[in-house]
Amino acid sequence: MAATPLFRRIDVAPAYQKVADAIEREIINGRIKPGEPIGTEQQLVAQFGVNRSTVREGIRVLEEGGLIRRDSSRRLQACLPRYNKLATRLSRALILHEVTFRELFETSMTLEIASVEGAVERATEENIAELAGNLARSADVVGNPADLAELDAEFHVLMAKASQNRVLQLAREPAAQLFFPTTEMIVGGVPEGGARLVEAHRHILDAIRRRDKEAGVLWTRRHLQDWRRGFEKIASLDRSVEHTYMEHAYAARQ
Amino acid sequence: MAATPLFRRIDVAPAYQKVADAIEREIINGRIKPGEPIGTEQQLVAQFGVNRSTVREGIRVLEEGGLIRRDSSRRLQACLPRYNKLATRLSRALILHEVTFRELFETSMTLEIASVEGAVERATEENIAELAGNLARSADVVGNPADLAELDAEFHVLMAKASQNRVLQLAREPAAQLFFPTTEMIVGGVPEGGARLVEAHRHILDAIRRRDKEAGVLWTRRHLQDWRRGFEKIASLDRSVEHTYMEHAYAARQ
DNA sequence: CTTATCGGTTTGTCCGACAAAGCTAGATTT
DNA sequence: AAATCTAGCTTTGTCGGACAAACCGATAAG
Repeated sequence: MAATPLFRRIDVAPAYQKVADAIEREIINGRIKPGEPIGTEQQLVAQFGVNRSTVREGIRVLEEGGLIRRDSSRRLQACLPRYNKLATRLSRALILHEVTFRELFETSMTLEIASVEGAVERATEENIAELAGNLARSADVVGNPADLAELDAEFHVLMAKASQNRVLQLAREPAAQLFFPTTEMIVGGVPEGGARLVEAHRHILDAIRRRDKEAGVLWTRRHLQDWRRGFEKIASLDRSVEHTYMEHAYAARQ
Repeated sequence: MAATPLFRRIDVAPAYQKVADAIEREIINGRIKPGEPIGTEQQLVAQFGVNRSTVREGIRVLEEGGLIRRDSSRRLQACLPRYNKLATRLSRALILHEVTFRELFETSMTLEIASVEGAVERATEENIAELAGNLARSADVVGNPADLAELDAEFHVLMAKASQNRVLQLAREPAAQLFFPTTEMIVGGVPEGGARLVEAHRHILDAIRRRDKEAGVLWTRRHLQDWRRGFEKIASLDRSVEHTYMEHAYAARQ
């Protein structure tokens, strides 16, 4: 151990970072509530006593972090970070780490089962109505892989929502964003794939309605295993989530 | 449905965003690999034909997103986004959404069990050695809540690592960052709390060694339920993860 | 009451500048 | 000759000022 230092460590964080931190603190500890304005750049310049360029760099940091956004008129305001935006970043991180579909599948299995269990326990009438609406639309486009894949992703989001557990909603999102874009290829590649998917959704919703946890888990498991079988016809589970898949997810998102 | 539009939607993204997107694309699709230099600000100014202020705003966006960082000499280089940094953002999002400890607990239970199952199946000798090292250190500080809490968090990170599933590692991180800071208060507030914690870790590690999934799950469940009982002595599970807890997590991180 | 117009703000971008810190390579010392 | 020092060049962080375009609010015109 070294001797007790005479001086405290000097803070050498660049000014733009300090600006970002200062604003962030006010939002995190609730002094600025979501929706409230932060002030104009000019005001921030005056308050912090730094140049506008510096303020703007700080603002970019917070904007990217999802803590502030610009409303219709581009004025700054605090906001609730949206899961989706952050989850997108995480998904990209997963891509760069070259995770495999096996990892993705295993984790999604865990999270979707937790999701359906929560939904069976706590889904409200409104949740069930949303799921039913999704199911009806799915039945209409059973022959169209692209539309069906989109509705499938939505079905699982709604299921997570029905679980009333926001932490779970958040935790499943990054994996889901990588997982579900492949649904289109799989449904398109397997005859009867679309019908099986809708059938599974129907049973899951039915289980949620009847508060039958066992059935919900069973059909969710079958549903995901269908995905897996379909996927293995196209590629190896141990292949990394390639950039090609990412581009697919990308195109769908924009 | 509207008629087919005559014109494509005109692109109005600000220049700094385009700069960020352009660099991001190069990294995501692998043309720039992690560790490779991006170039100096001056070079980017020349390549994109925009002002340096604009380039710098774009850089801040990417930096915050974790796609690029500055090395020792502050030169820009691509990098693998760190889970931790992104997870921190997500944790903050959870705070702002005022999630409850019940949600946190339920999801953590799911993820930690998945984690131990993976570890039992696939832990390497090295993983086990790391866990054993952690356990030994924990036994030494069993009377010190702060140190023990930190080692507990590490134990669970190592367990997730031992599962060899990076998606799972990532998915559990945001919840864990909110969950484990409370360990200190709980261990400190419950007599024998520290001993029970180390005991549970010992059994979990033992189960991983023996590849005994049932025992691993059992002890993980007990371990978390201990946390829950301890927590309920201090506060209600249905209370939101208050800013006070966040500040706690914050202080520990910095 | 709706529409058009006109300043005043605010943002996005640009230009130029400078101190501090890092790097490079030639000069100096041992 | 090898190690060290030094001076100069580069790069980053910050600053000040500037301007066009978009936006807001209010007033004037139909």
